Amino acid sequence: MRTLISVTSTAKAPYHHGDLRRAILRAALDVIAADGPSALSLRDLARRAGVSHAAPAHHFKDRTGLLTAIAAEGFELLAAGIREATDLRDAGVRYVRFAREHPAHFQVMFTPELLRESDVELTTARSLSTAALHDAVSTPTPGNGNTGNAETGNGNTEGSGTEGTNTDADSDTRLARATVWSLAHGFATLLLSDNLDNLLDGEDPEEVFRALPMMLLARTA
Amino acid sequence: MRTLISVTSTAKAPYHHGDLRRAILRAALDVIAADGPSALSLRDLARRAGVSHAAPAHHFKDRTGLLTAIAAEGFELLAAGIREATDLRDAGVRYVRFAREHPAHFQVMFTPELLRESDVELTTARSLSTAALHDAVSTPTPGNGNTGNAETGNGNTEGSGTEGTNTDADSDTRLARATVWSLAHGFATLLLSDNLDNLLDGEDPEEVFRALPMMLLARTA
DNA sequence: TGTACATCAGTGAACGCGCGTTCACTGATGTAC
DNA sequence: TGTACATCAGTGAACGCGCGTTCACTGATGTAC
Repeated sequence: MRTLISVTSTAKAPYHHGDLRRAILRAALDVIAADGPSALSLRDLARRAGVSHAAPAHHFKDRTGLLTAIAAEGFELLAAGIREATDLRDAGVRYVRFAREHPAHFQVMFTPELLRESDVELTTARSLSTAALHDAVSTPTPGNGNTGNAETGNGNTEGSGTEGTNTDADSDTRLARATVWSLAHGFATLLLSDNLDNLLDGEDPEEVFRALPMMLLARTA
Repeated sequence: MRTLISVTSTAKAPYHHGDLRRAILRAALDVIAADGPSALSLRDLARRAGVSHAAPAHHFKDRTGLLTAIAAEGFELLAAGIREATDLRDAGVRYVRFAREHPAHFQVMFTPELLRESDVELTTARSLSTAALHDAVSTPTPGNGNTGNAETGNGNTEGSGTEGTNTDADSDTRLARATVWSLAHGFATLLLSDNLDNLLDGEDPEEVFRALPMMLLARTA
């Protein structure tokens, strides 16, 4: 609980910012959304937050640390979104929605060379997303006689060192996952880079995505 | 016809490089494929080509010029690949193949903030690709009673200033285009960023892509 | 209620670096006659 | 076959810039007693 009452009449900036970490993150997201991650510099962010240039390093060790934090946050947001999906198609819709609402996060999340892959927060957040996609694939599609092979609750099967023969994920399930992920990811990426403008013709992207022939997915029982 | 015979026994570098433009391009593609476009610097490329640091500017005005040239070359290669497709699914396969064979091109082509969008070579090459995709969608799928609404030979309909009501591209065709493009683009992107490793399970990516349930596309008559 | 002290957040000067860009230049090549 | 000249390709020195990182520091806050 900080009091924000300034003592002097000329409202001088207080020594402590109050919420510098979030302010820097916000500024970073602005910059990235506008000009891409390569336009990002810690000094610039410090300037935008009205703070000395060395301050950001206090919260995020370095540039890579900042970008890694953004990616981790992004995967958490994405996982939360997918978790709320009612079925696989809806998961795709939410994937696209996430990309539109958090374009900077989205961009950073899938640009590995910007990230500290060893970061624990990043890897756990990412496997959260992976698990959410897993579960979405296993969720029965309404109006479709899907039995659903419930592998829920076993979120982190992938990436573990156990040499995998993939006994728990048969070919169909893998194909379904790859299909919906590719479709949603491609749509989102092309959308953000303005490449779908001509195909959308002014319509709501989310609606168009929903209309993409995804009925084939019901096929993957 | 340059003679490459060096006069002295110590093979000293000739004053003229011979094919500096291509040497720089090649070096640039190496760097981008390894560390992304943000790792690119003209001085570094000059070093790699064994040439003074100011030489690259002679061939590509500046960094943006170089990246724009790469993107343009990429769109030409992509268009050529898609042109050879036998049907729509094959167009998708070739799209993915292109991304695998030319990862650096692919990456640069779809990162607008790196490019000089006003560049004529870029825009014409891009519309070449767009036209190729157009035609692929219109091509009848073998074993499918598709009549095909031949709009071939009219490559550059999109992007022209005429306010479009899209009379020549009905809803189904647009959806088909968006679907195959999104699917191929997403698959390629995720593939290049190593995100499909767990789903591929060592299989040939192109074969897996071919196996993705694309039969729905036959639906778009 | 007051004092002492530890901890935290932000400062500002300094460093060294690699970069893009400019510019007058020079070496090499090709062409006209 | 030879000469003159234009053009092209690459050089190397110089410039100014913004960056990341380090470091001793100081202002503010919170806690123990």
